[in-house]
Amino acid sequence: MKEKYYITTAIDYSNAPPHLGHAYEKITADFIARHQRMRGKDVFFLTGVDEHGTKNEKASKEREITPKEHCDDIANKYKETWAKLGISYDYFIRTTDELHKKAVSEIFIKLQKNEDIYKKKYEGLYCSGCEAFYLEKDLKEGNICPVHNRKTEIVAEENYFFKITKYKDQVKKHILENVDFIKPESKKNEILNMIDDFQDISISRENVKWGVPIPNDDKQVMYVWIDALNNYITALGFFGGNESDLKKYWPANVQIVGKDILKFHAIIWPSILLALGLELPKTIFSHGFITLGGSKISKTTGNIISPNDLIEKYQADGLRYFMVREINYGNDGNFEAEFKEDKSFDRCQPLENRVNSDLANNLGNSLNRIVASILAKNCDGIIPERNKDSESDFPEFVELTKKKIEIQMDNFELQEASTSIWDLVNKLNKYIDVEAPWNLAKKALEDESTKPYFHGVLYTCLETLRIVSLLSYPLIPTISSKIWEQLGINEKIEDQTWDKIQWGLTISGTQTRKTDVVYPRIDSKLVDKSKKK
RNA sequence: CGCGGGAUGGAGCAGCUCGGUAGCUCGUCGGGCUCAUAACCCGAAGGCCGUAGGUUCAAAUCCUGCUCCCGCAACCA
Repeated sequence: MKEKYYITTAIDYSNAPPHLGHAYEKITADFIARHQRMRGKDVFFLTGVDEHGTKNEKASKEREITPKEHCDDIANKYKETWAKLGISYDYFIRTTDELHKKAVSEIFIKLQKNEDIYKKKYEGLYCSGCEAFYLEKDLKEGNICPVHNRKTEIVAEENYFFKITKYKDQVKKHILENVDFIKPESKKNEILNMIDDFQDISISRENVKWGVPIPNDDKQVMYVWIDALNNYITALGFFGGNESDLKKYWPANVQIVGKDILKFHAIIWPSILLALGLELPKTIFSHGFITLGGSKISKTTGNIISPNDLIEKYQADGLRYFMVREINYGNDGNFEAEFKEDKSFDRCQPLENRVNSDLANNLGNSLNRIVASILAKNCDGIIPERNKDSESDFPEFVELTKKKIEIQMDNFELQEASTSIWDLVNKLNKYIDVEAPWNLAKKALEDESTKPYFHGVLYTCLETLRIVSLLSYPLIPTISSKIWEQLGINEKIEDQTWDKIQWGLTISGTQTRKTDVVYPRIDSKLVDKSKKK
């Protein structure tokens, strides 16, 4: 039986269409998911949207449509963008799904029976914009909400509370005993630091209509903790009738979250799981934020680039590659973009540099040198015989690279893994230069006995390209499949498995195909150079 | 004393856990190659690793103070 691999992303709050930060998280998760699938694992990749709460209620009012219509619209926008990006999720959960709503009601009842939930009345300064209570010290003078700049009201609510204090010591112990539970490790201390001060949390709201009603109490709806966090198990059918997926996939191998919501996932979420008698996820990975021109991407301040603009200009693979290769996974990453006069997106210089250099030049061009040029001119595009004398140390290096990437991916070192792939690409370019097949070709014409060596060099190049395309497929699926096509391999690349990364599987006699370049250079650099001249 | 992250050649970053010639990508300059997408290969210049101290035979790496930037502070990834 296949080993299972369950990976989740956070579900995004759907008051606005996806921005670059959302895309970043999905790209990295997709890279991991595709990689693990290739490794032969039975992967379940979950993503989705969080749809309840006042902000969506408000957003729908502004648009003069119902909350349901608003949510449907936004959910579709997310799905569209993920489709463009090639996010290979297995299931897209919406918290408005009937199955999910039913399941969280059951979860609530179960927790209640377990005496993990109690009702408590309290009074405080409430900002309806934030949908949250504030302490006086956190407000501006005159009890003004710092986020919405308006006066908070004194509100007394009787809410349901979840007894997090009952579980937090156990969670703390788990964190201390399981080194892989919170990653990167630097975040672990941060969580341990705040866990002692954690109080029971309010899990319901009065005066909010757009939400899952509290069972047997129509006056209140569930707050995000019970509603949204549980998506990771309701998506697997927890309390959904058929729990076979839950048995199969839970606990999650990794849950990818943004650094801002790590504490909810590292403290509240495990507490809920413990209360429900479920195992805790193996790893919660906290990624950094994408900043734009040095400051935070924000829906409210409008400091946003749509991933769609970037995809249009640089293709999904360009964006995918840049974000993984340029940003150290777990740290923040900055994005410098230039805008046109009408404020629409113009270009992103660092991204252009990176994709031109790595995708178009190093990878795309090396393919072109071999397949479209030397092979076409000298062998009618047919892959020649392998020759061990011309292989240098490629077989060993490939094996080493493969092993290295496995380890890096298992440790979520995505940037390092992408670098490892390009080490092989660079090695290939060097090899082409040293062997100079264009000279070998001439020599072979004069001296027939040198032909096997020449052919062996070409074979080495082609075999390396085949392996590079497999290694890089999880990161840049479109480009990889184009390489695959040019290499004349008839099988689909998406069906390929990790064990095909083994030296010598390229079949001599295969007819290669000249097609369009796999990743065209972005023209700006070209223009710049011509200007200089 | 609210919590945390960051400060490394022109730009963007890695290295810091387990101290010991400062590394990568882009850019710049010089050379090579000429099969290729003005691509590819080689070499060079450029850094007192924010600042002031401390520990040490030895610190970008450990400790302390300071300065500047940036997030978070019960749901904006």
